[in-house]
Amino acid sequence: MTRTIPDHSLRENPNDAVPIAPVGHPIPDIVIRRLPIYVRTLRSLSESGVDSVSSEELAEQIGISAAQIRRDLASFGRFGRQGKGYSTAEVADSVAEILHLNRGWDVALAGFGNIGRAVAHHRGFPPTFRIAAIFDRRKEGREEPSTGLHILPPEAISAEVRRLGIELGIIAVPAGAAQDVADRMVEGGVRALLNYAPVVLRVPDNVVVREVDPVAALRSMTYYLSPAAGDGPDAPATAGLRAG
Amino acid sequence: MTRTIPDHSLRENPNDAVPIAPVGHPIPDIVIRRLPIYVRTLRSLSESGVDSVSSEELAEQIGISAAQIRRDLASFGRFGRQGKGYSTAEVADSVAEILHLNRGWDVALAGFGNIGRAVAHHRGFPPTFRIAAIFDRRKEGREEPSTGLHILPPEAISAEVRRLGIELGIIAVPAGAAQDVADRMVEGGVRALLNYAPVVLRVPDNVVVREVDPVAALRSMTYYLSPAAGDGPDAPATAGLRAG
DNA sequence: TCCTGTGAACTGATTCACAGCA
DNA sequence: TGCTGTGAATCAGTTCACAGGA
Repeated sequence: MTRTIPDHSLRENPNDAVPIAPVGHPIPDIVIRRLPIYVRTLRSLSESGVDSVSSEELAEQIGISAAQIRRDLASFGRFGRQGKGYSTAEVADSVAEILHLNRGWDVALAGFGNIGRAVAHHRGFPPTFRIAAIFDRRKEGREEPSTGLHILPPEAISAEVRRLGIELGIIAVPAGAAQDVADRMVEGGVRALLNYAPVVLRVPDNVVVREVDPVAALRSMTYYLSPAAGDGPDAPATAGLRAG
Repeated sequence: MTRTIPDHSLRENPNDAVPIAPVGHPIPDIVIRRLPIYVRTLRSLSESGVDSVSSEELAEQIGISAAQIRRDLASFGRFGRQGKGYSTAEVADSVAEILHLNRGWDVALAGFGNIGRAVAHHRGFPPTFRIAAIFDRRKEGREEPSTGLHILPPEAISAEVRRLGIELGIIAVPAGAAQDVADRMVEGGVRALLNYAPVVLRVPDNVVVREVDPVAALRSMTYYLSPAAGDGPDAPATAGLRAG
């Protein structure tokens, strides 16, 4: 019944992660993942008083090629003005709308340890995202000070999430509890999960998952660093270096 | 002098992120990013008493195709035994060694707000990663309780990082301060950055950056959800839906 | 017989290069 | 003239399919 949809950006063709079969040809997930960067950058430019940018200037700023930016944006319509560029404010708004960011989103948070608390107090979530329910086995019954939310036990996830009509969940529980919590959220109607736990979640095809895994990120970067402490810079192992 | 190396998994060909030109043909960064998942999964299997797995079983568990796993591992040598599979413990160790995880890594942390504190107290970092220096403009002079580290001002980053020989940095400062902090770390010799700030950092070619951006992840997932609050499930916009 | 390692085929994303609009 | 939008070419990563070792 459940099939793995790993994301953690490991697949080259993350179209698997596209949960709903859309009409027409679907936009690849990799493009969708770039859209928030466009919104953020265009808004920032707009707020700095820059009204218009060329794909070239934007590329310079974001570190993506100009052609790719043009293609990404063009896949949703004609946003640019030839000879002129893109209107920062207008395109930011349009892309935000494509991402359904022109409405508020209630979010369910499971896990209120170090990570969960940092998430709950994160300044970057509002106004679009609002923690509307918190679950934690060990802190059950307590109250989250700033919001006054009562912390509920994991058993309550499914019903509470359904009651509130929540579609977005954040998993910040230990690895061993993550799959259970994910199942409960999905059962309650959640269709998108942000996963901080270091496990690959198995969810139905119509649920999207994104992994946030700083430890894995660190562990992959050390590949490019010195093999031994005190060593100077050194090239990493390649195909020429046989490990067997 | 500095060129943008965005990562945040936005590029299809993140070879740009490979900082050091290796001999032989280089392993694509996307493969490197999968290696920690192999290590984690194989270790977990090994600890559960499973001594051997086929690529098929591993694939089932990780949600990646068996062929891809075989190819990834084979690019570093012959790890498998034909007719038998892979030895969980042995391959976990070998891959960990390829990633240079068979040594400890000192890490510099910039920013001691919500995120920085959560990072400092994160259980998943040790024993491989150890926060060895903390910087924060506003908490300068204070002491981090659990480690006893004195919090230093950003101006001290470059010298302190160099003094300690630190190659890994974590940026958990507000967006506006991130680039300055990144520059100071790089100046001090840091060659890999984990960036929690919502900005694309500009770093020299020989520095790797990985982005951790939960807000961007949420903002991209809402694409697949209901356009308006209270709406039922709905297909996302496609090429057929012209936004212009 | 089982399962790895790997050429070859394929799929999908990025870049090139330019027609065409303002 | 400047810059978008987009076919065509290119490049990279994934999957197929199978030879061959244990």
